[in-house]
Amino acid sequence: MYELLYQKIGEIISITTEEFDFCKTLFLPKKLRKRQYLLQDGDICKYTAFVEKGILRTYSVDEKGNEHILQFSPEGWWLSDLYSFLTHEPSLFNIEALEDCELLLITKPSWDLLLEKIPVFERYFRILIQNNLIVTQRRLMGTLSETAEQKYLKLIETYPGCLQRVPQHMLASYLGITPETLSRVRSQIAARK
Amino acid sequence: MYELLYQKIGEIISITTEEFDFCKTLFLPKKLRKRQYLLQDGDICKYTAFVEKGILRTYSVDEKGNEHILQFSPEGWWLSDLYSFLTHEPSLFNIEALEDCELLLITKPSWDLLLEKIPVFERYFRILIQNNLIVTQRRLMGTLSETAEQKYLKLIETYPGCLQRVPQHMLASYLGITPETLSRVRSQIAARK
DNA sequence: AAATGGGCTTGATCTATGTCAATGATTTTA
DNA sequence: TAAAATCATTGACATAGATCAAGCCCATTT
Repeated sequence: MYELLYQKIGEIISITTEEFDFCKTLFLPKKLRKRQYLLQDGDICKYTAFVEKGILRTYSVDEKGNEHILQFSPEGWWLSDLYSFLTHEPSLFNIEALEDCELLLITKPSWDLLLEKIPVFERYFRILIQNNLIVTQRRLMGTLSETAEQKYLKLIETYPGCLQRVPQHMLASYLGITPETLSRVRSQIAARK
Repeated sequence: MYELLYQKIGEIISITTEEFDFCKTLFLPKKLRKRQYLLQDGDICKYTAFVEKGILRTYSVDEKGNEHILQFSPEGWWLSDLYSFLTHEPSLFNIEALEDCELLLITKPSWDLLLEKIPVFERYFRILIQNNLIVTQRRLMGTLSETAEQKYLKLIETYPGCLQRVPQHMLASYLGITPETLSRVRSQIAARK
């Protein structure tokens, strides 16, 4: 159950098997069925999750009822509403399983304990968050300058895996365009080949 | 010269004066005149900077020649192209002083040394980057769902200080709209009051 | 004081994308 | 297997914001 977690941690830092044994005690395994929520808008994000299996989406809903996807989180990724998790303020996001999922959950107190007992995890999370920031900044700059078609082409280049697992209208709401526009963009690309 | 840095670090972690004395030796003071570049697109970002005085902007230029501003960095903030700094790949960004600035620069080797000698800095930078990620994620979600007017209103609410120091067309390119649109948005808001 | 130039505003268009609506196709549920 | 959702596509039309262009204001330089 913890193999993937162990592997992912080992890609970035070195810890002993004793340390990892302690680490394991801090996590709560959890299964989610497809369409089940890990977090709902208005609730406080009590857990940060490591995805062992499946894929989830984090999204918000605007006043007009449109959904906007912040990220997809397939197996091997960490997942949380960082702001709500850290501050205990109600979250603006929903986190929903797009497939049956297996997660490892950690609460804020356990997370704090982990950082305290095994300080090298400060480094681990610093690097994870750093990488996330770099990707998010790039995406932001892309939304400021690119056309719908450029965004889509960049997406399929960057995350070819997502395309098979995620319905098209969710890709659209990740890109910040409507499903209709995405459909038209795709048919234009196809027509040119 | 190092007062602000000391104060800012102390807001997040505790370090001894000896530790801070060591820390100081790793920084290189640097003054920039208004319009001078700290980093140009295509160069490798050799420094992370702490801003003691002044304000800078980080921006990129797209194929059509339009500028898109990633962030403004006033005094008390850290500043870098994280990706280029970490990987030594050429940067896609320009960093330009918008006023005469006083900076403290640290190279990658010195930064690594700092983290190694005073590991609590892992925590410090983790928290900084974490806060940056939270803000960037919110801004991204905003760009996906908000109108030009909503974005502008949120900006003046969130960063009232920037408005006085930064020319309006740069606020527009931060928001991802044209200067003309921002001008019209402002006149509409004014007309309603 | 004149000249230069950057920055802001305003007007007239243009365009990419959104909105609304209908039609099949495909998957899920009963 | 039928019924019901869900999803992708396509067409007609609407609109927010971009683009192009002109003029004005204010600061800096000559």
